[in-house]
Amino acid sequence: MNALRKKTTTKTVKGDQTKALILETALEMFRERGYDQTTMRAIAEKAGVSLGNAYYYFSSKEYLIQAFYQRTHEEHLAAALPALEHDKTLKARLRTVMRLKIDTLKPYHQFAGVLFKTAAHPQSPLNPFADESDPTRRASIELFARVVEESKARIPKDLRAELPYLLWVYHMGVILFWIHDQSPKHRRTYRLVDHTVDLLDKLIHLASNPFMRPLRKQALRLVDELRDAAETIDDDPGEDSLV
Amino acid sequence: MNALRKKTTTKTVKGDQTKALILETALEMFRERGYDQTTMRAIAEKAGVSLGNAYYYFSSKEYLIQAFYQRTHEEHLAAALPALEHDKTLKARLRTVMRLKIDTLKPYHQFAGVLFKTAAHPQSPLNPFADESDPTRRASIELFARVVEESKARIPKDLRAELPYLLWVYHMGVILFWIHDQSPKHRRTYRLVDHTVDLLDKLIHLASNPFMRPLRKQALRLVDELRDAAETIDDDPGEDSLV
DNA sequence: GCTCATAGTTGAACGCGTTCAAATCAGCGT
DNA sequence: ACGCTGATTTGAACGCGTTCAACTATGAGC
Repeated sequence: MNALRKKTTTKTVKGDQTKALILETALEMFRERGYDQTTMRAIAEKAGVSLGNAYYYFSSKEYLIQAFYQRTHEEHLAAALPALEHDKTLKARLRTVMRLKIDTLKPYHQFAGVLFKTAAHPQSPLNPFADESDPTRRASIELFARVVEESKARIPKDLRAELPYLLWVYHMGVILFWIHDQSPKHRRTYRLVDHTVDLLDKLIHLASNPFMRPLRKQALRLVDELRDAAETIDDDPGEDSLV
Repeated sequence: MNALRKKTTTKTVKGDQTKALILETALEMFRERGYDQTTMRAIAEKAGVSLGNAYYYFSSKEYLIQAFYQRTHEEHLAAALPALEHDKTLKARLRTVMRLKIDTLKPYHQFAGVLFKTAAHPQSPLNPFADESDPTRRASIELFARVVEESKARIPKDLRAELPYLLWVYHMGVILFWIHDQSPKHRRTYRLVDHTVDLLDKLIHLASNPFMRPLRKQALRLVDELRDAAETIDDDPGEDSLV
């Protein structure tokens, strides 16, 4: 164990240390001043490296956001998994996961405003809707799969299969709301979560009704189409990459 | 009439001409090269004015986007109003309006990618979700009110009242899809419109069923809450305006 | 210890959006 | 004509994200 520790703390290739240092510095400054107010020069200076060096590890300022995605997802996961042990109904599980997500993001509220600016940009490599293969996104959807899987609700297979993805999209929507939410302690967002989870739970049950089968099928076909179209995006040489 | 014309064409304060000239030049270049590839310097040069002068009329590059919104909305309206004369069902009316919207935007497909980057940014003055008072947005929702009003469908009052707004949000979603759509002639988007309009029509009828009243009420309350929250945004001194 | 490829690091330079103090212009009262 | 006021126009300058050619450190093979 001692040997192992030595290996990971001191022997880490120098670059990894520098990269981590830059990332920590950046996230700290993002938390304190927000994204736009934090310049690459300031990050480099505070981290004690040159400007060019920062770009050696993060090929653009946006890539620091990607690291942020990763980081917060890990924290969220670590908080959500144990908490889910107690909850058995779909509704309770979803509510727990959503509330914990907001908890996780809290320190970055000021910074988060910029997330959707870049995330919504079709040609951004960070657009989480575009790149199905993005590991952080996969992991995030995976968590919602757990929310669904281990609940006892009777949900038809077709819907059950799409539900993790749909809940992930829903969760992106909630984050969008939270970004705008200026109410004290983000109470408004927590209330929104409660209400929407309640509504979603009802809708899922409604959609699970055999009577609804045709409409459900039609809606799911549409969802498929949308996902499919999103896939195609990275083939497109967008305006940014035209050069 | 001659006197009037003289007044509007020649006597127009010089500034208005310059402003229009800059806007035309900008839109032309956006169409041809896209937004990012079009620099303010290039616009100014092509329009034969100085860089500073361009900023005198459009206080940032983003404000040129606002002008774009306005312009295309007017074109859309001019195309939609006559077309709606023929359609009487909600479904047909909605389909017509949506297809014409895509038609209108077509020349700007390459440029449009940037719309959602800026539009989705909470602190952007152009965020169409944030500013309920934005005249272009009001006008746009107004058009959907016409789509609903003159259709004969039996829709409960509560839903009917929210429907124009809801359809406007839907229409924003379709545009988002279209931005990503690289299929030839945007067939995919037109297909999406057909499918979603079909589905929406069914959903509206389902939601109009007396049996659905409680769920519908709950959903509409939620929509209200969302709109309300969006309103609050401009009070927030966002990170961009901190300075 | 030496060599050399590779990883890491530097700082100057570029292009862009934006700002601003100063110059110019236009119309109006005298 | 003349000066004055406000609208219009200019171009230089700033700060930022990004690029890049050149420099240095590292460590594996000899």
